[in-house]
Amino acid sequence: MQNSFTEENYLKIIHALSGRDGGEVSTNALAESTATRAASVTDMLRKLAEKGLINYKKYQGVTLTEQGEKVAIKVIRKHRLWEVFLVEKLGFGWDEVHDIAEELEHIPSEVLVEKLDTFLGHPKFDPHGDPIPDAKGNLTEPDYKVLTDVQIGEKVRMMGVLDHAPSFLQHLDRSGIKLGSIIQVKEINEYDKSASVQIDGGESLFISLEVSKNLLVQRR
Amino acid sequence: MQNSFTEENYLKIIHALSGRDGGEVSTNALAESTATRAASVTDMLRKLAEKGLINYKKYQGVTLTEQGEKVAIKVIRKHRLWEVFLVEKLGFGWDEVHDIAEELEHIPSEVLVEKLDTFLGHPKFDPHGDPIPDAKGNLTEPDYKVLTDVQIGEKVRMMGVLDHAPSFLQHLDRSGIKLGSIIQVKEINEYDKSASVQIDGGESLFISLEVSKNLLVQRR
DNA sequence: TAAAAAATTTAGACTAGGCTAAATTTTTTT
DNA sequence: AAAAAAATTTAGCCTAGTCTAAATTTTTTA
Ligand SMILES: [Mn+2]
Ligand SMILES: [Mn+2]
Ligand SMILES: [Mn+2]
Ligand SMILES: [Mn+2]
Repeated sequence: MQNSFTEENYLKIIHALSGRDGGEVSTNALAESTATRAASVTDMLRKLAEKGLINYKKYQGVTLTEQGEKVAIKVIRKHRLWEVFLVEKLGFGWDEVHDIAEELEHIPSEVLVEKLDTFLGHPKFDPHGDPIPDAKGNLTEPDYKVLTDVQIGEKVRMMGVLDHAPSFLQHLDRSGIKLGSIIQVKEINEYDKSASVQIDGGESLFISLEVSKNLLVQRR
Repeated sequence: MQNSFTEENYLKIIHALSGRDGGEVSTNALAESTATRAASVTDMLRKLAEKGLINYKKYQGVTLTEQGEKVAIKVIRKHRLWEVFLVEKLGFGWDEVHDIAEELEHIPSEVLVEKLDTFLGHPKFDPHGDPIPDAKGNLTEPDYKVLTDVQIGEKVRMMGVLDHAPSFLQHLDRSGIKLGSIIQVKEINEYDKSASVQIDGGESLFISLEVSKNLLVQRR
C-alpha cells in the first residue's frame, strides 16, 4: 500500500538522523525533528515497524529496513529534484525552496519524477550542494570537510551547507559565498575561532565559527 | 486559517457542479463527485458553512459564498497551470495529467503559482481547452458550442472537451482530433446520430453521438 | 392531499495522527 | 548497588474525515 505524507516524513527524518553509519535513532530525537511529542512518535514507530519499514524494539531506538531506506531515498530524490526545479526554472532563491519542496516531495508518480529529472538534465546536486539519488536509489554522500578543518592559507571550494535555514543561506548571500566559491582562509582568531577569509580572490571578510562549522568545502 | 486538501476539493467540485449560473448543489451530487457517502458530505458542509465558504441551509443544497468562490478559483488556477506544465514542459500526454494535477493543485504558496505562471508564459487555456483564471481570480468561460449543435457542412474549430476521462482523450488521439483541429461535419446518420466528419481537411471518419456530445467547438 | 419514495440529516462508530499524564524501563549518579 | 534522573511507552482522550443504520424532511405519485 501507499505511504502517507506523515510516514514519508518520518522515514526521511530517520534516514537523516541515522547518518552515514545507519545507527539507531532515538524516540526523543524523532520527536524533536518532527515537532511532535515522544508519545506520538512511539505510536508511529509501531506502525512503521508493522509495515516493515523500520527495525524497532521497544526502548532500543530504530533503524530503517532495506525497504524503508528505499522509500526514504525516493522521497529525498523528489525533494532535491523539485528544489532544483524551483531554483533553476522558476527563479526562487536557495533560501526559499525548502518548505515548498517539503510538500512537493510527497506527490506520488514515478513517471513524474523521471520526467522531471530528464527535464532538469539529470542534475547530480541540489541547490544546497546535497547529492541527488539516482533513479535506482543510489545515494553517495561526497566526503566534504567542514571549513573549521581547513588550515590557514589553504584554498578550498565551497560545496554545500550543513545548516539549511533560510537565515543562514541569506547570510551567505550577503557575504558573497555561494556554491563553487573559492575560499582561502587567511587568519583564525584564537579567542573566538572566527576567521578571516578571502572569497573568489576578492576582499577579505570575517566569518564566525558558527558560519565556518556549517560550510562544506573540498580541497582543490 | 488554511483549508485542507479535502476542503479544497469540495469547494472545487461545488464550483463545477453549480455551473455558470451558480445554482444550488445537492448533497447527493456531491457524494457522487467526491466518492463519499451523503452522510459524510453533510458533515463537511456543516464545516464549510461554519468557515463561511458556502451558503448552506439543511435540506436546501449549497452554493459558494464569495470567499468560497475565491478559494475554488485559486485551486482551479493551480490545477490548470500545473497541467500546462506537465504537458508543455515535461511531455506528458493530455490524458495523463489530471490525477497528478489533482495533487499538485493543493500545494500552497501564492508565489509558487505566480512564478509557475510566468515560467509558462501566462497561458490562457489548459491542455484540455479549459480557461485558466488570472491571478486576480477572474475566470471567464468562453461560450463554445457542442459538436452536436453544428449543422451539416459547417466547419468549426475544436476548442475543448466536456469529458476529461483518459479513455475519451485517448480515443480522440487515435482519431486525430486535437485542440485547434478544423472539423467539418459531412453527414449525420438519422438512426444513431453518429456523424461523418473531416478533420483538418484529411480523410473522413465516423464519430459516435457520445463523442460529438463531448466536443466543444467554435464557429470560425 | 395522503401515502410512498427519495433525499438528507443524525447517531454512533472507526482510523490516522496527535496530545497529556501516568507508568515503566534504561541510564547515570551517588 | 541503590537511588535518582532521563528516556520511553502506555492509557485515555481529541479532531478530521469517513462509514452504516436509523430518523427525519422533502418531493413525487397515486
Ligand atoms: Mn515533507
Ligand atoms: Mn536541499
Ligand atoms: Mn485535488
Ligand atoms: Mn484540464
